[in-house]
Amino acid sequence: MKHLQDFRYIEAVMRAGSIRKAADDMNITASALNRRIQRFESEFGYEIFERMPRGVRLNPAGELLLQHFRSQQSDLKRVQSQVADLAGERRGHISIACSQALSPYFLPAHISAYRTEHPGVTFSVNIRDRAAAEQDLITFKSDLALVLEPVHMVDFSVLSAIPQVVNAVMRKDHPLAAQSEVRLRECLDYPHVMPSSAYAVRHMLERALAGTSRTLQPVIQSDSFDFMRHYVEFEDAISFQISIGLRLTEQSGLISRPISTRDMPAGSLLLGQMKGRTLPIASARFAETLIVAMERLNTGQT
Amino acid sequence: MKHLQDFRYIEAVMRAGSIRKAADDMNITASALNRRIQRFESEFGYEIFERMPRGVRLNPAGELLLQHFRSQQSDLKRVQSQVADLAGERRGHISIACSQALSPYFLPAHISAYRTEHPGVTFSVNIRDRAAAEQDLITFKSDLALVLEPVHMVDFSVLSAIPQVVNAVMRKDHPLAAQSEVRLRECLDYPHVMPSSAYAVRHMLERALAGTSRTLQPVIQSDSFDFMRHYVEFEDAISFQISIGLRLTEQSGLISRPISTRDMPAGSLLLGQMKGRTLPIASARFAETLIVAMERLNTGQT
DNA sequence: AAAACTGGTGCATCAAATGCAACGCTCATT
DNA sequence: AATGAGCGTTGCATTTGATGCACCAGTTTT
Repeated sequence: MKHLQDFRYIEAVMRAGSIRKAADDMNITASALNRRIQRFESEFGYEIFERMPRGVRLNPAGELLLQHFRSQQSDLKRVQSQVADLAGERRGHISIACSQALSPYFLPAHISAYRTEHPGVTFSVNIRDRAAAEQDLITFKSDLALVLEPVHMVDFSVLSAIPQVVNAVMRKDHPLAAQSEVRLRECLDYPHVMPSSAYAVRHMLERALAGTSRTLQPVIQSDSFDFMRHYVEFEDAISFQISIGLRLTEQSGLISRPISTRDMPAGSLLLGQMKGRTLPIASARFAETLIVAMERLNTGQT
Repeated sequence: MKHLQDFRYIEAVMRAGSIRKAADDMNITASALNRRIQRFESEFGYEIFERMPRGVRLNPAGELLLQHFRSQQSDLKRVQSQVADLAGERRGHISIACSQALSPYFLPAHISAYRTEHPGVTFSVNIRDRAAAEQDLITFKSDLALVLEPVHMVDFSVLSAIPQVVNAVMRKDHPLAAQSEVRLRECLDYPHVMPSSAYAVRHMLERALAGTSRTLQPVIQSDSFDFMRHYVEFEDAISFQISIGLRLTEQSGLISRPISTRDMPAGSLLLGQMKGRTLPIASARFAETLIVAMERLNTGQT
C-alpha cells in the first residue's frame, strides 16, 4: 500500500537509529529519505525525531505516531480480510505469539484442523517468552497471544484462560517416578534443569520457593524446553514443563509427574489480544476455535 | 496530510456519484482521478466502486474501506492533539453534535467556560436531530454527541445521562399557566405547535398518546424549536421543549410548565461518543467537564 | 589533528502523476 | 432508428515532484 510508504521509512529510521543507515536498508539515498522525513514532520506539524550527533531517535511524539501507524496498518489488514470474507474467499493471515509449550502439540493440532477447513488462511507462529508475547501484541506484530502467566497485562485483553500445573519430567526409572504426584522439594534433591528467567515456569518455581530455605541450583539452564526434555534422556535429571506441552510417548523413556499444588499453584495459560482492537475476520474465527478447545480442556481436566 | 490524498478523492467520488463530477469538484482531470482510483484498487486488491452506466457507487468493500479511512483520519487527529498536549500547547478542535435544546444555554455556557481556560481549543457545534447525531459519530464527523433519546444506540457509548421532562411553553396569561404542572390532555385542548417527527420531543409525545383516543393536531409543525417558541408569543398556543432548553426571562412574556410524569415519563439526554474510539485529548477533557456539569444538574434537580 | 560519522542543502536528473484528446459504451431523447 | 449527452477508460505529451549526487557544517572517535 503506497500511502503507508512514509510509515515504512519512519519505522526503518527508528530501527536503524540513523537516517543514513536506514536509507541504505531501504535502497534509497540519505538525502531523499531525509527530505521525506522533513516533509512529513512539516505536514504533521511536529518533529518526530530527536536529532542527535550520532543519529536520530524517536521522540515521544514519534512514539505516539508510530503506534498510530501500526494500528492503522493492522486495521487495514482487518478490512482486507473482511472484504476477502464477503467476497467468499475466506482467506487471510493469522499471526500468533505463543509460549514454547504450545509448539509441540496444541497449536500444530489446532492450526492444522483449521487449515483443512480454510486452506486459504496462512499462519505465522512466533515463539516468544511471556514478556515478548505481550510486546508483540502491542506492536501489532501478532494478532493473538497464547501465553503462560503474562507479565504486565496492560493492553492485554483476555479471551480465554485455562489453569496449567507444572510437571516434573524424568526418566521412567527415576526414584520419583513411582509417585503419582511429586513435591517440589523432592525434585530439588535431584539434579534439575530449568528454563532461564524470561520464562513463566522459572518464575513460578522461584515464586514457590520464595520464603523457603531451598534455592534453585540448576545443573543446566536453557531457553529451550525441547532441549531440556531431551537432555533428561541423557543425564538422570529432572526437567519441568506445563501439562499442555506434554504428551510423552512410551518409547521416549520419559514420564511426567505433576508437582503438588500444595507447593505450587497452577499457572494460567491465557489467550489474549491487544485491548480495544478489532481482529481481522480470520484471526477472530481462529480465536473462537481456540476458545472452544480451551474450554473443552478445562472441563475435561476437572 | 498527503498520505490521505487517496481517501479524499475516494470520498469525493462517493459524494459526487461519478468520477467526472468528483474530478471537477477536486480540480483535477477525470482521467487522473480515474487512474488514482484504479491504482488504489489494484493495490488494495479489490474493486471498491461499482461501475454503472450513469456513474459509480461504493460497493460493500468500499463502504468498509471508507469507514476505515474515517477512523484512521480521526485517530491521526487524536495523535496530533495528544502531541500538542504534551508539547504544552493545549490546543485542538472539538466537534460536537447536539439536539437543538442544547443550543440556547447549556452548550454556549460550557463551551465558553472551557475556552476561557483553554483558548487554543476550537469548536464545531453541529445541531442534529437524534438520528443524524448518531450518524455523525459513526462517520467521525463529530467527536461527541449530546442528544435526547437517541434512536439506534449501536456504536453509541454513553458517557453520561440526565432525565429531561418535556415542558409546555405558553404565554403568561394562558389558562394553564395557573397550574404548577399540566396534564398532556389539557395541552391538546388548546392550539399546539410541535416539532416534526425527526425530533425526540415529537416522538415522546406520540409515544405518550399511543393507546389513547387523543391524537396530535398541531396547528404548526416545525423543525425549529426557536421558531416555535417565538410563534407562541404571537398566537396564544402551546409549544413544547425540554427543561435544559428553557430559561425564560420575565420580559419574554412566556412561561413553561412541566407536563405531568403521569402522562409522559422523562426522556434521557445522553452524552455519548462512538463506541470503541479513543477521543482526542481536547474532546476527552471537554467531555469530562460536561459529565461533571450533567451530574451537578442531576443532583441539583432531585 | 585527522578521520569517520552524523543530518542538512543546492542543483541536475529522472520517474510518476497529470492534462488533453479520443474511444466505446449506455441511456434518454428525438 | 438515429442522435446526443453522459459515463468510465486509455494513449500520449507534459509537468510536477521525488530522487541522486556532491558538498557543507557539525560532533565524536581515533
